[in-house]
Amino acid sequence: MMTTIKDVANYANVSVATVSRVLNNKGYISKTAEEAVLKAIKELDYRPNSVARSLYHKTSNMIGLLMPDITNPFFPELARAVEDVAMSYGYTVVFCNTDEEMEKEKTYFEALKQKYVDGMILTTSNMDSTKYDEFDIPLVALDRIISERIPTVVSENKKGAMEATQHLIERDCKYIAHLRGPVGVRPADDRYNGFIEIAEKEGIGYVTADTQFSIELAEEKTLELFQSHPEIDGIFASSDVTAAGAMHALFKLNKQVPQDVKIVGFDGIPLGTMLVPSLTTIQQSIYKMGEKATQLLIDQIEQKAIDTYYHEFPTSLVVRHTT
Amino acid sequence: MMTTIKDVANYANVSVATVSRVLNNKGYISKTAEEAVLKAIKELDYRPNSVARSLYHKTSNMIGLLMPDITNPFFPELARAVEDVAMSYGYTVVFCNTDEEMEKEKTYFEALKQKYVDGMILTTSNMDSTKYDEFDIPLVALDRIISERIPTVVSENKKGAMEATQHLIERDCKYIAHLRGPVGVRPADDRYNGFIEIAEKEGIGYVTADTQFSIELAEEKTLELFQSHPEIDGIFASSDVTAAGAMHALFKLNKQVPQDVKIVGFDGIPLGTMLVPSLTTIQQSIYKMGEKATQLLIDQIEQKAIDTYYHEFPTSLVVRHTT
DNA sequence: CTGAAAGCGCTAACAT
DNA sequence: ATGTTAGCGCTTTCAG
Repeated sequence: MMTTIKDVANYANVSVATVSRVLNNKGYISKTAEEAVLKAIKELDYRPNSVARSLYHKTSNMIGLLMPDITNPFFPELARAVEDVAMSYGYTVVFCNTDEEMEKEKTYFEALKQKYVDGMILTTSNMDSTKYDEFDIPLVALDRIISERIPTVVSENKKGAMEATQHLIERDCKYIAHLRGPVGVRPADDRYNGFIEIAEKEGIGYVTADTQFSIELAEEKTLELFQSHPEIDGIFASSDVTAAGAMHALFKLNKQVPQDVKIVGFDGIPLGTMLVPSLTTIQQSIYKMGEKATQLLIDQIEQKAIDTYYHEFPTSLVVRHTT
Repeated sequence: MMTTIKDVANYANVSVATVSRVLNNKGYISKTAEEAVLKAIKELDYRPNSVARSLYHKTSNMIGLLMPDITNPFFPELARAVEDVAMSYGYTVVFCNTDEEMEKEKTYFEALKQKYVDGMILTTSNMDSTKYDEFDIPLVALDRIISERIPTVVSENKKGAMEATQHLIERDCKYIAHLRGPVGVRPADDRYNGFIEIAEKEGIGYVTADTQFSIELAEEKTLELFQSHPEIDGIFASSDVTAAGAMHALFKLNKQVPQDVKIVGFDGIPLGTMLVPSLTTIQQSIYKMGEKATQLLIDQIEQKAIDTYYHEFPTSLVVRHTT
């Protein structure tokens, strides 16, 4: 059976209190007592029960990671980063796919709180933003902006979008389409605004279409776009997956990339390099963002002071073969 | 502060035992008592503390998912399936990337056991297989074969590989290369054996090269292969990612796909459809396998009898544009 | 320096 | 039908 602190105490001929003390390196312990306990622990292959600890401390050494869908290729790298740093601090991560549904989000929130998770990283937010403030538990917003009271880690989305658009114009595009991401999702909105700003400033023609982060929808929308605007010669997609969808549409339409139409994506996921031609994109520091967010969360959990609440990571244009 | 069962009991003027009874629908409760308790629960917005429950029951309603690397595109869909069914049964999943390192695997195993996880799904196994039997906790092997005592869910890897090879031969390939997956990993070995069996039987020329599930390595190995065997006109890759690597190599070598060289992958991940030309592959029922594995795990946890220990899912050849 | 004992929140005998 | 109480395994006063 599982060996408990009591077993160790008996074996070492001390009280459980003493065992607890050596376990946690707290309070005075005589050299001899310590040695006896250490020996007992080893002999019995004892490992403290973390549930019991949790009950007392009201902490669990677990953090929750809420995201829309791990199946979206943007998230695995993020999740990996979170898990890596969590692990390095002795935290364990439970992961939750919300599909952007408020109900699922709520359910998870409750479930995780009951499990005393020490904090959560949110890469999705569909509840009223004030709701989050009510839950008094450390939170970090990642690739989302929820409220000023929640530490936030995002990319320079607007700047990146501006750069992408500029690049298309430099490559001589005269009529650019923007495949916009979900309306209301801040990073997608920022990219949209960046696009509009440059397009207006440079005075070129443009259209936009709403998409989700789905390849099929992107393909469909692109097809539609070309039906109404055959003059399109450049596409700025709100994500690399969307860009892949656009490329499929172009293939169907018998348009050459980059000769007839140039494309820039956004994200910098591995997919981009696998496409042929490989995708020009705005690279985000996905892994680093995940690390930073987790670090911020753990800092909160461990009551360390958080200097800055808002962290923007630079993006960079990676020119490959679609432009 | 958090409201406890005691608060509810006081508020409803009953004992904690009564509250516990209505909570768990166990034992006799009078209609009036029940109503009072229900009302108290609602008024106080009480939610039972699952850590306390865990401590008593030695269960946690959590399951662990050990996998090599969520960043490998084979795993997100699997993880999603696991999470979906876990969630539907009220379980929460903690996920762990082991990078195929035995040390990490051990660390997680210990950590999860201490948290009383109710069971684990293993899509990675690097410890001595007898080790797993020692840990007396429900286990399921997914896309891996560990021991007969552990319920197992895999694809018909050998059969799929045979079909792939046969397809290449039917498409007139005379000299086929197999990019083999990690030696010692059962599904990869099975695919290798399936390939060899058909190649021998049909008496065609072939070579093999060892790869991991990494795109870069696959590209490199393919380059090497063509240096020593320029007559290669067909490639059977052990995974779609590997196939993508091969395609990159071919692009560099100025070989046309499928005219000069035909390629078949294995897995059927979304990547395959995004490639140009899109990838012919052996499709696995990834999501279904994840579902089945989770179902098997939960059955064990809930002490339901498990009929079959070994589950093989059929694969299917999906012919796209690389052959 | 060490031990006894209370308590974290909940469940399940055992009484009543 | 309901309450009392003893744990689950651990931590932390509080005495000594």
